[in-house]
Amino acid sequence: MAGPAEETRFSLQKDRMLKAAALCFNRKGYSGTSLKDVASHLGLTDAALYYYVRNKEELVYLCYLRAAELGRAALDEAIHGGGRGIDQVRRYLGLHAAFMVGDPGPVAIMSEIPSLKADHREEILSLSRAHSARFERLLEEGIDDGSIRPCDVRMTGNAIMGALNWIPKWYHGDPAVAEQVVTTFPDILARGLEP
Amino acid sequence: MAGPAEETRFSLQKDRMLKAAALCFNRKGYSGTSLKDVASHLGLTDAALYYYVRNKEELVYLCYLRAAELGRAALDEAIHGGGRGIDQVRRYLGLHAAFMVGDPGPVAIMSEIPSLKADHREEILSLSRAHSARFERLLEEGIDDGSIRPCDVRMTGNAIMGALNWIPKWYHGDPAVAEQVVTTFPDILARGLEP
DNA sequence: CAATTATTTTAATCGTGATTAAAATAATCG
DNA sequence: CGATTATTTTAATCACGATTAAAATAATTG
Repeated sequence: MAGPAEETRFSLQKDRMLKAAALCFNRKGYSGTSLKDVASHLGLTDAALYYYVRNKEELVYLCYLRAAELGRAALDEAIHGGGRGIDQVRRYLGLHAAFMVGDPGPVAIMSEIPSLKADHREEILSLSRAHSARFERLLEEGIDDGSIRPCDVRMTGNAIMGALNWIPKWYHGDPAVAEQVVTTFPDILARGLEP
Repeated sequence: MAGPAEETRFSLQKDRMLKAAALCFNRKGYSGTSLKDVASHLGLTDAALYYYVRNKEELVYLCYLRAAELGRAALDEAIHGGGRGIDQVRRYLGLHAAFMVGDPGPVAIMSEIPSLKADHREEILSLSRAHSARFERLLEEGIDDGSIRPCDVRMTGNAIMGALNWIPKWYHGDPAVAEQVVTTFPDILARGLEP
């Protein structure tokens, strides 16, 4: 689900490009990274990127789409596993933390929403809101089944998402640290939820 | 401690300028905001900013300095209040959350570290590391005095700082929400620390 | 008020980076 | 191999934003 749809050379290159772009955007922000930056990660020239993408804005847009897709998949999988609310939350936290430090690369670019075109921005914001809402619903389920202490689910969700989204700011690729993140984060974030 | 050193007209204007800049940087990132953006918040022309600051880089640098100062002051005050480790942590969380949504404006600009000049970058990173270290030490004190469950203080600190630093991404000035943040965040973040 | 200082604007310059079109190279297919 | 398609580069263009210097305006001080 995280990879390209078909294994054509084109889609593989485009996928590499998105990873490189996400990496750069995370490091220097949207306007801070030039297309030359991204291209040099691939051993290409800046103009070559236009073969894969209409313009720079589309590049961020696709990065966001990829991030949203990964987040959704993590939540899907966590929910699919069943169990009490708290169990599903824990599973989700582990999966989300895993892809933040994992192979797909640092995919969750730091909020560059204002850089998006109006329609793309609406789409991404809508996906983001939907994701938050699903997560909050999970918290509510946990509250209902008694596995989670009653709380302000909106604020709790904001706090947890913040902790996850901030990871790219201090994680710089050390695999030992990646391991640490995946093993400790779910517990650090979920323990406060229990009754 | 958060305001200008002297109440001269110059320093007051400069202070307004830093708030406006922090606001813009939070919204659109360093390279995404033009000096014209910042200036228009003050009813000025872009060139006027150069009367207060050497260049754009110095503007971010000062924003970071201000953020570091506020963070340090919050930690100072929290520690000064005494009590068990967990009590000091809770107090700090409240103070930090308060200035993130409070009068000083959204001061903690989102990591634009790479935009800084080498020497400024080193200084800010050093301040940031020192702050994290002090917070981790607080956690350790709590572990020692039994008020905090033993945990990976590095990862726990990262998670908590992430939740706090992410606030400007979803908080947009609604005073009711500000109230909510200040009252709920300390508990949301601290509850998971207790034994 | 006159003189001096503080602040802001106007009007350049200057480089950078996105974008495009045309040309060159690589890959594939008969 | 020759032809066609896919990919990348080279070489422009073009706008925008940082920066500066000189001129204008506002504030203050004697």
